[in-house]
Amino acid sequence: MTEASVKDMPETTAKERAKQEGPLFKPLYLQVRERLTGRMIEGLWPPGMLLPSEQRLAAELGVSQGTVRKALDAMAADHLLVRRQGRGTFVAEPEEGRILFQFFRLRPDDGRAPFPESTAVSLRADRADAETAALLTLESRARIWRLKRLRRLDGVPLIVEEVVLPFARFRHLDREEPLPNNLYALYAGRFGATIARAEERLKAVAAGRAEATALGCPEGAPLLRIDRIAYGLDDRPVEQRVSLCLSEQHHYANSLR
Amino acid sequence: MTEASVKDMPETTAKERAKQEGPLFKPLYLQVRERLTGRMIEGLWPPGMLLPSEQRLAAELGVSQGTVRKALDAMAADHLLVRRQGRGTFVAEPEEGRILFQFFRLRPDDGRAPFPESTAVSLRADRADAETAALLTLESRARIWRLKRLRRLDGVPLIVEEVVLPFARFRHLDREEPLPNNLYALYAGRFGATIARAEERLKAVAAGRAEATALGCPEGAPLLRIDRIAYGLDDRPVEQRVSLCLSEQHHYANSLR
DNA sequence: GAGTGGTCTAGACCACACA
DNA sequence: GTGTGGTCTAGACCACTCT
Repeated sequence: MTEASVKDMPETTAKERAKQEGPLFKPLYLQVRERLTGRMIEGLWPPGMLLPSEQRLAAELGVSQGTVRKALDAMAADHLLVRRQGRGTFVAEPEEGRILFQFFRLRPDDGRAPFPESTAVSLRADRADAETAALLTLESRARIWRLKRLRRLDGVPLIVEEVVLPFARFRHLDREEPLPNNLYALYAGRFGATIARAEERLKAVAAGRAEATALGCPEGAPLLRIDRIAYGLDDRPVEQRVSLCLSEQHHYANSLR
Repeated sequence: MTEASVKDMPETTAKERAKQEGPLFKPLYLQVRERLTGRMIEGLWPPGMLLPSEQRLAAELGVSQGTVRKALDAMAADHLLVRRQGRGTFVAEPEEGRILFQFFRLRPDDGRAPFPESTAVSLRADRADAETAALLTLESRARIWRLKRLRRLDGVPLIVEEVVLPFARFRHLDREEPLPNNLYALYAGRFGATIARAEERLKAVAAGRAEATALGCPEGAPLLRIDRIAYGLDDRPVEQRVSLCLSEQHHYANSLR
């Protein structure tokens, strides 16, 4: 390094810059994380893409490799990235096996994890009632899609579910028929809407006539009801769904840590 | 450092020692984690204790502060430790609020998180049947405790549950009556058995006569059934329990990441 | 002021994948 | 062999807590 370049060096360190951002201190590695997440949201880094190496990112962003590493590790822990020693860091893909493990918790009691097959029953445009609008943070009476599906495990009908999506973000959803098994792959691949996390509420309810018919169980039989809100990379709600599941020979698996 | 001391320095670095442990390479920070966890298991570091500082631990264990930090951070992420800037690192306590958030997922639909009050219905010694023995990795016909409880939320009976514990590890459990609300605090404080994690299976079932009576619901009403196995610091099963929950105005909350 | 964990940096070497 | 992420080290300064 020449003397001239030393003279020209910025007088602020990365750390100082972090502080200068304002009275609300935010660690550099979180700022890095937000910038990287932003590229994914903008679609510059689509699922499956190989990221630049840690060294390159560090040089590009003007921070040390260790800081980039901390941001990447955190994103990998949240399943937004996949790191592979010797190969590189990739944007996570909504691959069937992973999505299944992450977002589909219904298992046969024997412990296997078979892939569910889904059949779309109906897809229609509608308007959000007050409750749905609140759950998806839409305006009341906003346009939505309502998708009804029947899902089978090992060929046996086990789940009836209704999926609600904001029309604005999934404008030409009806052109995608037949809808694939893995909706989250569709959201990410065709609509740029990656699902990052979800919140679920579980209840036990009695089967109504429609569910009983679809699932081949007696009316009044106990069903597991799962209400889900799924959130995007920007942490805003993307999808709302209600699933009614037969749980006679199946269960919802959960780990508490 | 003098020349003499340089001469006397061990010729192996911490990294090399990690490798020498055998053909199965295990990162140093995981070895550190295991040693620290071991102290908790042995009871040398009981819940609430202040750990030595990172610098002291690093010196004591012969590794760098960064390696100790990585082990401590991982243990804090698993809720085994609590780190407080400016104060130190503490062994996590089975404090009511935390345990509730971590292991008790039933909430009123309005979103509050009231403390459950529990009433012991019966506690008796028994012998494990084949299934229970398998779940708790005990020998068949091993001695066990069976504890039945009724749990209320906001004063309303909501859960009937049966807790099964190995007799060997909880020998004088009957001397602890009346049993406290927070069983996991009892396990940790009186029996040196800290619960580190749990696996749950959820189903919807129909209320039998006994449950209907206890919960004040119609026979056949849908109930949420939760089967849980709780594991200790050594990752071996400690407790098995089955909970039957009214979920008319309550739900089981879960986050998927 | 002293001591703690939290953040950031810089650099070394190892394990792994691929050409 | 080259390049990647994974691990380990050493040291600096900051934010926080308590005395």
